[in-house]
Amino acid sequence: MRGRVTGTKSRRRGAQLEQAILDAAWDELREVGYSRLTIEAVAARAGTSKPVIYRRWGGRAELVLAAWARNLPVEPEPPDTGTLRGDLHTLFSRIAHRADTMMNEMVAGVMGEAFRHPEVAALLGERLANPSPLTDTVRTIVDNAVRRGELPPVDLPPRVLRLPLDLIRTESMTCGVPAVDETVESLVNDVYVPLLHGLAAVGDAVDQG
Amino acid sequence: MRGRVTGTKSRRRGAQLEQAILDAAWDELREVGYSRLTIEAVAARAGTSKPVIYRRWGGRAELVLAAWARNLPVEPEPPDTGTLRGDLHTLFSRIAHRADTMMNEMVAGVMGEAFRHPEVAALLGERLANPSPLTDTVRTIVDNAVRRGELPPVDLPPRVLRLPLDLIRTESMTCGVPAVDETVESLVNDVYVPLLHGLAAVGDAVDQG
DNA sequence: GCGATAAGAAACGCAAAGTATCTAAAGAGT
DNA sequence: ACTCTTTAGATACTTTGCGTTTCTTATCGC
Repeated sequence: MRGRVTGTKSRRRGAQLEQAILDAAWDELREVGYSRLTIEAVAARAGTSKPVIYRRWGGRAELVLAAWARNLPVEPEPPDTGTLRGDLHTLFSRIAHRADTMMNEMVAGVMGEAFRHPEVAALLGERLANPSPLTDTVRTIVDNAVRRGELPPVDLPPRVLRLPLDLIRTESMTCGVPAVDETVESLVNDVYVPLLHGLAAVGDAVDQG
Repeated sequence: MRGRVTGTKSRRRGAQLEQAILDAAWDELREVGYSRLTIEAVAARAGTSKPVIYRRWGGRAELVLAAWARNLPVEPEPPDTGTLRGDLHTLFSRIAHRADTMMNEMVAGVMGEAFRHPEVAALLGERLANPSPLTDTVRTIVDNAVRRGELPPVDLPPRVLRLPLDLIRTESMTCGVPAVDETVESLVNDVYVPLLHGLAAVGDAVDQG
């Protein structure tokens, strides 16, 4: 309970109010999605009013990015199935599950606004491109495979570390539905595993040359 | 000249009118981008009125997809630089050049609407996922590399054929700017070439096993 | 308790969506 | 050439949401 007593008008301020608004935005996002999310609805849901929101954020995109930042998923332990393929399958499935419809609609929507608002583009790029717990997981999975001897030692460029998320996002954004298991299978077998072997082979050649 | 005499009210119909509207939509798209494109502006630009547009298309996304379909770029001859890397670099640069800001903003915008309108999702998926002149070019480049002995014979899954476009689009949509040469370099060297070698190696193993 | 700050309510002007109504022009059929 | 059907184009309307302004008053720091 945040309010005091029914009938009493209590007024939240500062961090408490901000959190209430971001919670409301996040709930709204989950319920109606980005494209139907309105500032007015968020304000109503948070029990506040539009100016309060506009005093803090520049618009929908920034508000949603802020709400997203407070609701980042907790990265689970890296999978350890005993095979590279198995670990990657688990990883890709996790990403696909996490990057569900709402998430992708949000990313698409924010992207759309990012083209007109450089500051939004900056925030979004930061969120998507930076090293994250996810890229650490990718690294761990590959390291484990190397340790087991499934792969030669291989150096992973940042872009390759980001690729799992990018691949899943692309799939699910162009299809409009979360990636199905068959898709995950294909991304692992047709793209990511061959890529890792290819990178390892190149590393080999350099080592030997 | 489409009109008759100045002052005379001529009325276009059918295909002629439709083309005028799609041209107007395309011009508008290039000038103000997807997010600022309004049906009213397109109608005004085409010298017609909103109801005429709504009679034909369901909304912005569908109108824009139709305009896009009439303005598909002509796929140039596959590059032939003599090396796989060179050809891929040329190809990726071409894609990056073509997939400029306007194009990506459009894709992002249409994607955003696709989540709510299944028919838009279908049209968009069709446009992005189908075999295209571009995938033919990828195949040709790889075939040439195989013929030169740069690569073992390799079978390319559809997803791999689409990957160049997906990679460029991802880059330029998350950064909000067209991919720079350095990015192209990295996509070719860090991702696509290793992937091709990895796929070829797998094919080898299967052939030999 | 006093004054500064900022929350919340209400209303505004604006833009654009999408719809409805009406007219008259184009084209088809006789 | 005349009629009839279709539909382009004009206009205006309702709705929705944006982003802003104004005003009151609750809350906090002192």
